[in-house]
Amino acid sequence: MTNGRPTIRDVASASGLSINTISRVVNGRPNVAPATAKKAMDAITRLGYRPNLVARSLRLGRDNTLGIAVTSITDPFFAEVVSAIEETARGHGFSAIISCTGESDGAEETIVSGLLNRQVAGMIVVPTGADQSYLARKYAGVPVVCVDRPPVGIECDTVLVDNEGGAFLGTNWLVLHGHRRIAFVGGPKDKFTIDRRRLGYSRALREAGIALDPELLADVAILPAEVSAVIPSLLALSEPITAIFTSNSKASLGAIDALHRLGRTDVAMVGFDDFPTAASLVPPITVVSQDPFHIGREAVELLLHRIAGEHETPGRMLLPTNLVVRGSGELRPSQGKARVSQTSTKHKSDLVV
Amino acid sequence: MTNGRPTIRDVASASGLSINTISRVVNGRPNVAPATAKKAMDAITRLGYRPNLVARSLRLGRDNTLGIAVTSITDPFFAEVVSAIEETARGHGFSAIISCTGESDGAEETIVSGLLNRQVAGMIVVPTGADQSYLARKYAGVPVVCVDRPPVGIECDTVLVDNEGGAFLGTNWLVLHGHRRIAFVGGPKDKFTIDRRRLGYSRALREAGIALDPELLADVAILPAEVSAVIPSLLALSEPITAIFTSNSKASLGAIDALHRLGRTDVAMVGFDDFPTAASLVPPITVVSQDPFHIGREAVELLLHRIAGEHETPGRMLLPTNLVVRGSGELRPSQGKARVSQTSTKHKSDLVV
DNA sequence: GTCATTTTTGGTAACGCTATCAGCGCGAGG
DNA sequence: CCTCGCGCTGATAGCGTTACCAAAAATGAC
Repeated sequence: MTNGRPTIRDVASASGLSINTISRVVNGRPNVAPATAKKAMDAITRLGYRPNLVARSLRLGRDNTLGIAVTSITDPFFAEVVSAIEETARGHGFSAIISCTGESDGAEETIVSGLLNRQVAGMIVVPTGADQSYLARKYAGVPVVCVDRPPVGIECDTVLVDNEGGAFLGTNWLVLHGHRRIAFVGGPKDKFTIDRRRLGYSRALREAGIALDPELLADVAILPAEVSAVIPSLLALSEPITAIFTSNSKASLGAIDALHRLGRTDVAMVGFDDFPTAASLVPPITVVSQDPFHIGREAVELLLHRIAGEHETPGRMLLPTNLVVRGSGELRPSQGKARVSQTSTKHKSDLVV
Repeated sequence: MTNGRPTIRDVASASGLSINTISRVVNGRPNVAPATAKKAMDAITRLGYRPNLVARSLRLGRDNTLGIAVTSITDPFFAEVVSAIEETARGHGFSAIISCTGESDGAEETIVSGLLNRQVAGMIVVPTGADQSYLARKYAGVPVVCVDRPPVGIECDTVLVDNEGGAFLGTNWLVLHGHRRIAFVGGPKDKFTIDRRRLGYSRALREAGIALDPELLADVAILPAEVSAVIPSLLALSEPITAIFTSNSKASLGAIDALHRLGRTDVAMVGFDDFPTAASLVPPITVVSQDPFHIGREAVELLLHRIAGEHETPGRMLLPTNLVVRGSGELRPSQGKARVSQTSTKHKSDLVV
């Protein structure tokens, strides 16, 4: 017995049945006489027996546990994704072991390997390293689903968001409101998603016949504070910006902070990714929102299909984005530093386009 | 072999050594001749052997995994706590299995039991149910540490925040700035922490010689939207409030939203719990901040000590809070609805008291 | 060179569970 | 009456690992 807990053997001798019969009852197998089943159940409840899942996993050679390797659980976006994964997995009788890889290259392989040593049934990975081919090399057979970014060096099911389309949507929204000097702000931290978003931004400008001005691409920053530092110079250009498109929520926070310090409520802004206080800011922030819950759920469904042994060719799922109209994206370009009094306009409930 | 992965036996026969020697090398045990160790290592790397942690757990009767049962990982506070737990645990060679219990009573026991069936070495629990005595009844021997709220019905190490002291600090800060009509806003969702915070609020008023007015206790709300709905009536009292103390971050968001809709930037406010955009709001929000990372780290340290078999009497750890001065808490009471132009004051970096 | 002691190595038995197969009882068909 | 088949139950062999003990080899003291 481990921890003084009763084992299946204890239940067997307590009930006068064999361990085999107990196992059958516990697992709800057929071909057990009702009277026997009752005797077994009685002993089980009397002793408080609970099957040792580790032993079961060893015997079966698989564990109904999913390994989750995510960059950071502190990021509200990933927190939501992980929450959806955990909930969906639990609904299917699976547990989730979660590890955070951070954004640095090195940690990913170590952490994912550690999870695979636990005999997880499958993995959901947010790729951070430059190369995921180690998965195929070392752990062929364990299904993997990638999320948020596509893997490099292997083929596997991948759940992505339509970054390009979302960024187009947001940037185009600013264009439609008369802006022609629109900055693209946000760090290259996560190469893939930011690249796609930059592409959407560029396409929106191109389709509007606006020349791409490299001066307006402020993709140097990682932390909100760094983003903050970039905004003043964009506003001080000879032809200053009148609108900002931020490529992720950290960049949004940085930009908002900078505008706030400068006392500028007249600069239009659309951000990629929603965040909690977006509606309460002055002006309320219009965003392109992803649906992290949806992402997590889809990732688990795909993974469970693989675990069940379905052998389609790996596919990519592209989830749509929504424009959440709140105010900051609908400001018209203004000359000079006129301060728009947004403070007293009651904001209506969010309008989703 | 599981998944076609090599086992310790494969390594043994490949190297011409016994499985026993391989095990010793893998676990870094002494009394292995250098030449033998090298032979073993060679075979290990050549075959890509990695020990099956499930088998190891079964053999050892324990698993270096910690079970984490938390209400919601989406809450930024708990996200930070969980992140700290995971990181600290990993630093000690432990993994974390995370499950979310939600705030409903029923789920906790089911979920915690599920984790304990996995033979976790210990549990970190945010108690949500009315009673945790099932832990002692069914799982004596598995160490448990409670976090954020104390358990009911059992004795175990518990990591709490000084809710009473923090609320006193925040409320007193408002008192010091001349307020006498201070609302206490925030739901009774989490009974324990809110109760303690209400106590701190009451003490601050009492020590200032201000009578407690039940009309100013708006502890009916759970969601930000519900909080929002309460604020207008507090401002419409015959003797209206001039300041708000919010008892958690959800309440803060609700209050901020309400004030924003009303266009009131003259109402002082201090919130319990920090949140990302607090510094960018108008006015920036002064908060009493907890240190969730610290909480998570302490919880793991305590748990690992228990797992290591130290048998002190269970204790309670009370972590301090900080007042983060940003602007909203330093507004003086104003008569009527004068609108204070905070918009253009550059905010200095946060001042922590 | 011999004996006692230490270091190094190997065989085997579990850990708790499930799968496989064999055995038992009982009614039906030859 | 014997046999076959079927429903039910039990004994046993592992899953991959480590702990325990014994055997073998090396070392040291005399």
